[in-house]
Amino acid sequence: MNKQQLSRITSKAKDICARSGGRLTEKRQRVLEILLLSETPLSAYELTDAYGRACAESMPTMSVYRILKFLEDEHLVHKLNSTNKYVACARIARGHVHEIPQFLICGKCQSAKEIAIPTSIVDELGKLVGKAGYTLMNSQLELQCLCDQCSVGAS
Amino acid sequence: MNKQQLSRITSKAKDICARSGGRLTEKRQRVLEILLLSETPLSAYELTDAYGRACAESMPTMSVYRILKFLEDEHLVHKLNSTNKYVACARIARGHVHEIPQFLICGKCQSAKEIAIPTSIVDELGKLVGKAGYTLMNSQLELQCLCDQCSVGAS
DNA sequence: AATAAGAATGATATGTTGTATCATGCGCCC
DNA sequence: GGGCGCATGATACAACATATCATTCTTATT
Repeated sequence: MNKQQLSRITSKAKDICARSGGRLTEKRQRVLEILLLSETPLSAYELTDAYGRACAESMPTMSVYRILKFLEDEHLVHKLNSTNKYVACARIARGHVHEIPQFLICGKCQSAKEIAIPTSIVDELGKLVGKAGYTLMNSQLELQCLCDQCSVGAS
Repeated sequence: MNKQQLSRITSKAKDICARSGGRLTEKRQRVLEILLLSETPLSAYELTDAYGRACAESMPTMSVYRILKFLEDEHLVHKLNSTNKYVACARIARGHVHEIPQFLICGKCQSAKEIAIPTSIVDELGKLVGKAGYTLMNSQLELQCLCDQCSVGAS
């Protein structure tokens, strides 16, 4: 991601926050930027470290959690439950229609890709769930995968 | 679950362990039984408490974790990553062909149901994942749902 | 500009989940 | 019954997360 893309996204993020009455402060923006630039999802503590390195001035972990919560509430960041790590939303710049995000997580390099799952599959899942006596709510799927690069490397 | 069902399952569990060279000791069996009898998934610490209550003698949490690991390795117990809780495998008594388990988790009463997902859906998911440049590995899905009882109650 | 209200952040403590490591107990086999 | 190996206990600590009160920064109003 280059600088121009980054500033386009953060500017969009500011709009999104403003629309809901929130403010994308400098610290919040920095946290978001670190996630946007990271190759892999980061834990709250890794983010704390990264913030310290990037900003010369450190931030208490408590604040990182608070900022992550804010960013999650604005749908700018998602949490991966299977790994307790956080990723920037991949759709901030593209209309930011926040459906339930779904993730492919590479078990080797830890990269995570946010994808959309077609309605057809969701519908099928919904039927299946219905037969089992449950009703499907919004489900963030986290699929354990290997990315193509890691597949090649391992061959 | 009545006593007869329970003893049938634990006896099957003993066979499974024996076949892989492990032993279903009394403590391991008790932990498994607590999970089998629980309406909802339990955390390791909840299990520690339940053990203390059920057995009049307490067990260090460390041992609970070790026992859970043993039971997981034997596919007698599954861990729900989205909630950090543990459930007994629903298939111990039925041949115990352990495919990847999939779970429906009720967001209201926390009940969890283990289901099988048809190959067709898994194949579709696999294709989708392939298009995104990833290869689907074994994925335990945990779908956020409402169970029928809770749906009724909420209406 | 002074000030008051509310939002954002800092500091500190603590709760929850999980692992590492060394010591002890217990069963089994020769 | 002595020794080997597995199972368990005890202790410490790491990683993840929340609660709470204090402080600082924004912003609106005068």
